[in-house]
Amino acid sequence: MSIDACELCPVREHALCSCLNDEERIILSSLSQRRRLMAGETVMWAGDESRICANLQSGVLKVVAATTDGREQIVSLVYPADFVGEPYTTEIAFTVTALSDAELCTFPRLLFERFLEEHARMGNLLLQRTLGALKDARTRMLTLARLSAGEKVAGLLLDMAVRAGRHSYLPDQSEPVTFDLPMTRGHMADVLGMTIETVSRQLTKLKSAEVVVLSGARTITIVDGNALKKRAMAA
Amino acid sequence: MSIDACELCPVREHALCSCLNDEERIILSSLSQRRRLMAGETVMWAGDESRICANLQSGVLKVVAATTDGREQIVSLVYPADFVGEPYTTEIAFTVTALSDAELCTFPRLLFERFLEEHARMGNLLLQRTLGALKDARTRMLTLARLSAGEKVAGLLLDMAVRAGRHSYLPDQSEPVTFDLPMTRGHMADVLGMTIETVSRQLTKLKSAEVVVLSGARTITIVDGNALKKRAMAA
DNA sequence: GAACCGCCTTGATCTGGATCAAGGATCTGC
DNA sequence: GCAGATCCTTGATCCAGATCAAGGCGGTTC
Repeated sequence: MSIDACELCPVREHALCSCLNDEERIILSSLSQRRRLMAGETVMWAGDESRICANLQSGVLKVVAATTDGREQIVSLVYPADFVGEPYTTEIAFTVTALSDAELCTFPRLLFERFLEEHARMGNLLLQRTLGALKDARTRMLTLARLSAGEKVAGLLLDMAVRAGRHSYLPDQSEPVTFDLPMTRGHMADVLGMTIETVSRQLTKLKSAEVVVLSGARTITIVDGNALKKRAMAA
Repeated sequence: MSIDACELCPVREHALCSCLNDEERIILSSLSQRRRLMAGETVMWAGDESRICANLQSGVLKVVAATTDGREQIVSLVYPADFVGEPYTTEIAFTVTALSDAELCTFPRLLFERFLEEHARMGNLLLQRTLGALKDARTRMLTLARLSAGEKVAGLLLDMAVRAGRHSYLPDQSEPVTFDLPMTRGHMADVLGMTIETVSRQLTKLKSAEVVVLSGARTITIVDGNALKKRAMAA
């Protein structure tokens, strides 16, 4: 363990700790433990005791809500620099699993909470991020409950285009954009609250309508962004 | 305006400001403005500038997400002592409307944010409440996306029983419990992401199965709490 | 007490998406 | 480059819940 373990951190400019000065950051770093995950590995299980919080350094995680009889819903996707975990909670409510290989910078929950309380700027930043996550969750409630399958898929493709293009996919883009879908049909279905078959059929429909081109199952080109937006249409 | 306007506040022991000492509370109070709402009146409109935050003193509010073409989803219900508003946001994302007559203690957003930053204990409390709201929203995402109509209605009845009974409706209650439904069939449908007709039919089904007794449209007795729980079943 | 209005129930019908079923494409390891 | 495992597509059928339609309560107003 080097004196300053954050030196090489790929997300040091964007994670929660980016608001700290060197001195504070070194204190926080002394509480941290790096953890490497394989794709498919689970970070925390619903029902377990809430023991850690973490910043994601690389990879993508899913946060899953499930019924006792096994129906599942992905309630959030976690990207690098995002915060994961359930502070101020004793029992984990949602299972968190790696979709790809991933790296985490973890903290024991109680120490993390104490640190938050003693470093108000970071507490405030986490508040802002949590408010953002809440807005996202509520927006997705509308999607899940009221949009049609076609609207859901079109909206997800637009979201993924924005993320894939590092925010270069502007709202009124009219140039074709090509990127790789970052998830399987199954994950899309889990995010959108539908089945694999319906996702697939909607993609086929977009292809037939020449709104997108699919080159193999995972590479997509959005040919007519405006048409896609028209099909997404949620506020 | 009295020297200490909080004296008579019905939620002073439970709202965010309950963590403040007298001195701090008086400062916050000096920023506040009381607002009285009629049932049906809207507090803030999606799309407007985010100008105020507030604590609810009495009544019940709904927070609504809507598509551009008018489909709506209630994403949250706000009860006395709860916080309302969208701090750290310039544009309101969700319309907030009173379901009953209501009273608010409002603050200009920017002053409220500054106060939060200068009073870390309250900032931390708002963080905890926001984390709770996030958990609630994510749980409801599972409900909206994966539960059947029967499961949704049973679950909502249980939630309402807990709230109506001031937390006296224990998880393993086996005594009948009677209370008034705090909302119309239409609001239940908006909360659960379904139609009025389906809510009504599910209630009729519960009545036929002698799980509940309906005395008039608004008074309900849960006769067989365990059967109701079996029908709700989400984790 | 008649007319009205908002809320609720019930019935008949329709339909979007789930479910069931059968391959076809891609990728992996050897 | 072949065997096996995933992942994806497409077709056929089914069904839960939406939609369309028609009254039935209670309350309130005058």
